[in-house]
Amino acid sequence: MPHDAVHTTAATLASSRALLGIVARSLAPALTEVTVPQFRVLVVLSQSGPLRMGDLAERIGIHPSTLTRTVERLEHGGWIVRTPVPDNRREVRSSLTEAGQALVATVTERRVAMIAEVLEGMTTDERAALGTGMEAFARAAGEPQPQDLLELGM
Amino acid sequence: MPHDAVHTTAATLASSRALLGIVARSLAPALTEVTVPQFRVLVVLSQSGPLRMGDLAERIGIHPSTLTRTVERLEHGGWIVRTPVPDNRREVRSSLTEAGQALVATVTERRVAMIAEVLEGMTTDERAALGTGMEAFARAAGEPQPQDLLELGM
DNA sequence: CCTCACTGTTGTAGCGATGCAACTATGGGA
DNA sequence: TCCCATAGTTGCATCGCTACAACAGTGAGG
Repeated sequence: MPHDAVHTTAATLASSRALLGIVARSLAPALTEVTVPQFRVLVVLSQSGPLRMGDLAERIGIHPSTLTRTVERLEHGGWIVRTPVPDNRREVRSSLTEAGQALVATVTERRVAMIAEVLEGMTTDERAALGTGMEAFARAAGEPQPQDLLELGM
Repeated sequence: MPHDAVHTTAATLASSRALLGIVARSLAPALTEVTVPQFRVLVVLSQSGPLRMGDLAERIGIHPSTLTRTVERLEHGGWIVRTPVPDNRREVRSSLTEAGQALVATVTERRVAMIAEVLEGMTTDERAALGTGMEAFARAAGEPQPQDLLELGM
């Protein structure tokens, strides 16, 4: 391992804790409304748009029967609607209500605001360095597998 | 908000997803052994050392009776031991077994290794920039409140 | 010594997540 | 038309987390 990497690894580990704190705090208000697995469903739908029950279950990696119950609760809470698919009376499509979209959106917005606030506590030079470094890091790390994030309910 | 901050915020948001992926993947193997709330107990004990049941429950923010059951499961799994406190036959002290310490340690080690691996995919200049930026970010963000991280089981 | 506060556990209850098996309804192909 | 695969739901069972109430044992002060 290159010499400078040791130092950077330590700094990154420390920052990862800070970022986790931000993620957690941005998520917390939503978790008074829905559970983590439920929020996971909302996130998937917000990324992919309306999905058939089977596809949604597969995407999340849970049993279809489990999804049925979870979607039931989300629908009852007004976060999701299930609509029959035209031309196929077997399939059912789940999609976010406005409330569901808003719930996911507020979490992201809150997260962006929190990050921006931290950046304001840094100097211009530090921000520039972080921008360069973060960009490279995101590129080198690649997008996380959706399956990975399920552990954390993202 | 300063102009450069907009760009940096976006890069940070992207990196936060990547870091979350790393956190999740480093955690995943441990989650085949214990649940998230159980792992949370192990982490707290690894940070603070042995604790009385009441203090542990308070630190985590759960009801003492809930903690009793959770610790029961952890003890049954060999991750924790409960020992009576000398000079006070009411109190009970929970502490990690070697297996418990190892479980927490491997998660951290795996996380460090994953970060180091990503850094290897970056240039020396990028690493230097990230090191500077991450250090400043961690400082500006401060340590997350333990309560915040509970949401994610950290 | 006696009462009272403290410590932890146990009894009880509810909720959500999860999966398997069985079922209903539907669609497609022979 | 008839059979079979597909889509989703429902019945059933289990597990873990959670809290509240009640309890037993213990420590401390009057």
